Amino acid sequence: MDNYEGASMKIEVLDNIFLFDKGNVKILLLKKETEPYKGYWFLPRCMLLEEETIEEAAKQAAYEFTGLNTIDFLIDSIFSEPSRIRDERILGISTIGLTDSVTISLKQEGTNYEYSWFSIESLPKMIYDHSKIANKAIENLKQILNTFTNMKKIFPSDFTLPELQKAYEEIWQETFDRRNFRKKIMALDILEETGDNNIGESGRPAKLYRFKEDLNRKKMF
Amino acid sequence: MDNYEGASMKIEVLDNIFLFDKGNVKILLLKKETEPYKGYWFLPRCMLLEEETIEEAAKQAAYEFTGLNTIDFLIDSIFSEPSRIRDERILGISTIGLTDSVTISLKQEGTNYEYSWFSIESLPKMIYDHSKIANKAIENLKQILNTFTNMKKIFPSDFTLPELQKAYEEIWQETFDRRNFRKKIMALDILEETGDNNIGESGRPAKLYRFKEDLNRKKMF
DNA sequence: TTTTATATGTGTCCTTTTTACATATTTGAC
DNA sequence: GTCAAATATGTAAAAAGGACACATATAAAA
Repeated sequence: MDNYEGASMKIEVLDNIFLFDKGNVKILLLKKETEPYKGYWFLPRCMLLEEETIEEAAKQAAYEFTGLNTIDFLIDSIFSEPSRIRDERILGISTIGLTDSVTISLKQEGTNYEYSWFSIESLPKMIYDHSKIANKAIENLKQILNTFTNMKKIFPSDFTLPELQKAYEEIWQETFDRRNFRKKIMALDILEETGDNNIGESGRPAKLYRFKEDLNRKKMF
Repeated sequence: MDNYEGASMKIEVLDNIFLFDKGNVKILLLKKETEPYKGYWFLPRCMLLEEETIEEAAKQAAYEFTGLNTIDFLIDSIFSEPSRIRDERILGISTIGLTDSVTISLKQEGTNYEYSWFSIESLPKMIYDHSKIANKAIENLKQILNTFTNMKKIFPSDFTLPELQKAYEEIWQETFDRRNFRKKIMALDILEETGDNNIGESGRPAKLYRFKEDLNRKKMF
């Protein structure tokens, strides 16, 4: 029973990398420059190697395509339909990585791939089943970002309450009353003021906040 | 970029099958009769074949070891540490199947494996990383059984409210006030009386309930 | 400089939900 | 018939959530 036989197959790890930028939650996609599917977009991906875990492979895929090696990945879903890639059986394992635009801007060198950030509300045409994979990840974001530990990865520091609210509204697909949203967040005692204000916008400047160190497993909903 | 190379490896699908019996949530385990790990227990498992999905393989594993083919499986977690099985790289994918003792008693024929139901609060010694896998599944049960659609698979019909409450308390690891638990469940309008009572116990007999057909995606918490 | 537009920050009331707790009902055992 | 044990039902206080009015701080326009 120990060396029982079975088929060997390749395993593909796919990255769904999210951040919040200019008022929208966005996902990183790469443009395919060669046939087939030339002009379509795809998720960072790599084949799982003999001596690495899924999480390590996901990080490696991000590094190869973007030069970034600071993102940690969570396993999301498995796509095991034998026909998901034509001709060859490849098991797809999708992962989710959360980051922020400041970290992204610090990176990177020597990657020749053209990538772009797309609002999760309007994805372009994508290769194979990558649309399905990305949409599944977007669907699961709601649960993942319900813990402040994860939300903190997208908002590391210096964010305003209206910004935070906008992210919740986009992912939860509903609107919240400004004043009640503020009251709820504040009652949870998870934020601290940085002392600075958000300058350069019209209207009263918003205070800047960061998440506290110990978020104590608290959840939003 | 399309036929990019990577290692091929075997994929093992492992079943965590749960039911509620005699006041406890239980998991099905099999006894290993040969060396190595003789006397240890293990989860139903099989290798993923070339032309099947994870879900199909999980069902097949359940059938091979218990004769049951009525359980549907959800994918749970992935265990990808290269050293999880000594000597050989085998990716482990764990699944969760929910059933009930009445369905179990109807089954089966011709399976020679010795299996037993263990309370999730006291698991026996298990082979390889099966304890880790089972405990992870138990941890995730909380979220899975938060939807009544899933809870209904464990309680198909003719259960009492105190029984249902006991299951919630065991999985959520907290106690609930009897009267408030009843009030909450009733307010959700998801149960209907079967008309019968639970006879043979001491004290006032409890009414028997079943879940309604349309559970409308409602959740407990 | 004054006014206007715009967006954020604060407070109040009302409704709904959750929590705490008391009492009544139905059975089996003696 | 009485008692023990368990289920069923009710009620009031507290907490959370939702609707809404007003004050404040800035940029841009007059």
